Amino acid sequence: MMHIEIRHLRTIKAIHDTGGLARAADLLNITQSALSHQIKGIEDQAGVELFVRRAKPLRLSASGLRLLAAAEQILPILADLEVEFEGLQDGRAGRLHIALECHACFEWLLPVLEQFRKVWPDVDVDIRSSLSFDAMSALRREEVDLVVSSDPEDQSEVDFNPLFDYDPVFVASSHHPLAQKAVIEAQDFEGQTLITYPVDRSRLDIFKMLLSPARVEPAAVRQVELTAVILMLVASNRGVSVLPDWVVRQVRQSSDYVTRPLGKDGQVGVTRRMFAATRESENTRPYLAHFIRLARQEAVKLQRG
Amino acid sequence: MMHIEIRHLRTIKAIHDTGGLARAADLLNITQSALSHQIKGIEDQAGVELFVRRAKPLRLSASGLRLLAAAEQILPILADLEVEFEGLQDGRAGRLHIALECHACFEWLLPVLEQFRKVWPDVDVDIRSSLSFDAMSALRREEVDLVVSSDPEDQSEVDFNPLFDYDPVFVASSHHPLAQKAVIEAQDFEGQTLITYPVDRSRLDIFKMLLSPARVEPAAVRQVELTAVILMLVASNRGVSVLPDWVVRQVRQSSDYVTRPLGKDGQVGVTRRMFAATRESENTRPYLAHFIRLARQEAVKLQRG
DNA sequence: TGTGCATCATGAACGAACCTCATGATCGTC
DNA sequence: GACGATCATGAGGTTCGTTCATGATGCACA
Repeated sequence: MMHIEIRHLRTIKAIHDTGGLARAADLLNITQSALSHQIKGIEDQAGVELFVRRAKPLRLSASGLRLLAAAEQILPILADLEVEFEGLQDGRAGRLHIALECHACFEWLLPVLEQFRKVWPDVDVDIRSSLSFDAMSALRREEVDLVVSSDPEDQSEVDFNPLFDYDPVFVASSHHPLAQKAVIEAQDFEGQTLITYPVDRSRLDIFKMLLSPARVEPAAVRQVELTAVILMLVASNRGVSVLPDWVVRQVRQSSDYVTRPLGKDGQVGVTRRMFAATRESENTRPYLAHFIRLARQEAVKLQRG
Repeated sequence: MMHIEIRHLRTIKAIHDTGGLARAADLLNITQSALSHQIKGIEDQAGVELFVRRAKPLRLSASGLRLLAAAEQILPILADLEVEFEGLQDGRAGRLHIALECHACFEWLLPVLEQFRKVWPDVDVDIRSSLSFDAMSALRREEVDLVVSSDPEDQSEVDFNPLFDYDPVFVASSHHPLAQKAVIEAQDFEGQTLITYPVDRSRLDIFKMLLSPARVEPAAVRQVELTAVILMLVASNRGVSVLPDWVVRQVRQSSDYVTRPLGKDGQVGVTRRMFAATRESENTRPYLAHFIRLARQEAVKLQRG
């Protein structure tokens, strides 16, 4: 088993490039003696003569040239790696894998990422909808780097950066009886078919804020992935839904459905706040801060419709 | 400047493969402690977190995976190199660069090499005609590995392995006056146009054996590269030549030219011996011995015509 | 053909780097 | 919440690489 090291590859290359031991030693900032010992060491390890010692400006033998070829393959790989790691060190590069607890957030996230990747080309971006895994613990395990969520859990090691406020609003066909009401409350959902995203009830605003506290159970709950499909079903009066206001605002011009504020305990409106959760240890990363800034800007646009 | 070493690459790969520090340590035959120190060292060097320490079966971080990718590129290169060097060690592989001092030797060398490369596929074969360089010193400088020559120089560090004997023979057009003589001697060349290979006189049999000792100078010396062209010129009576017997024997059936033995000091025939010169230090290499054996066999066929 | 210069080799000694041992800290799990 | 498994830490010893000083060997040029 031979024991070639990077140092040896650099040595081979240096000797070949400079055409001499002394000059190579100078290039590598070690003594000529060190190199002489070193190449003897390699030859012992490899069991092969790498140099032609007969001729005085030390020359590579056939085997030496073969080793040089390997060096010319390997050294650039390491050089590239070094450049990449430098990028990571100074915060120019990194990973931004996002988990969405908020299913509707695709709507505003994609334009944000589109802007983001222009400014941070060296950051590896990805989005995962956290339908099937626990986003917050994935964040702590460093499986993802940012979680979009409206449930700050007050965990150590995790920062919750507020992004924007929003109101979940009731959506129904304009022909639906509840369209007559100015404010929708928990009891109104009794007997209704509720259309939701396919996530656990504990992560749905409507259940968390209204139905569960009031112990109201809709007649049926139908789970649908895509926002566009939910709105389509609502418009054709196959059920009612509750969506973040900004989602509905984008398509409100349609007269097929109406939106109504939710009400609770005599109050009108159920304001929620969206957060970007990140690891405390990484809150200095410039691209994370920039992402959050971009997200807030995009949210402002959304609020305007 | 970071200081990654092969050892680190193996470590990264082992940790990833085994999925744990202790198991990796076992694989690499070092202690778990050593690995722990080592990975901390790499991280310091690279200035990058390579592992997720939060989760207990130690996992690679994004940067760690990047480093792993480099390792997966580099380690196979070294493994291949190792295999090749093993081949060199046990004599299965090597280099056989041949220098020809004997210009006509292409004729029998090519079939020899054709046989040779089937048996020794891992030996790198090349031929150089030594028109423009000193083959023997190239041999000593390890620029070539075998010299075909008929001038044993009794040098230390060089072995001269006899291949076969041959007679330089006189060749002339059948219409040439000298075709009438049974034996050709030095004086017969006076007034003739002599056609030779384009090498120095000191390496031409005819000058070395006959003309120079007898201080005879032909009327003209014309240098021609290709044996076929020499024979063509001789056949059309543009000059005479002296070639090894085997060269002429292959095409002797033509009646356009005749061959005559050379004579000197009353003796008929000027026998010469062809050698394969190799470095003494390499005379144990099996493929060299085999090459010489093949060359002798081929020579026997040539003598038979 | 010898002399001088350039180049490489060698051996001892110092120093840094690495590994091991023993033990402590932390995580995941039952 | 306790236990087992996994990783971290610190001190100490060994190995390995480098330097320094000097010797050997080509190569060029006269």
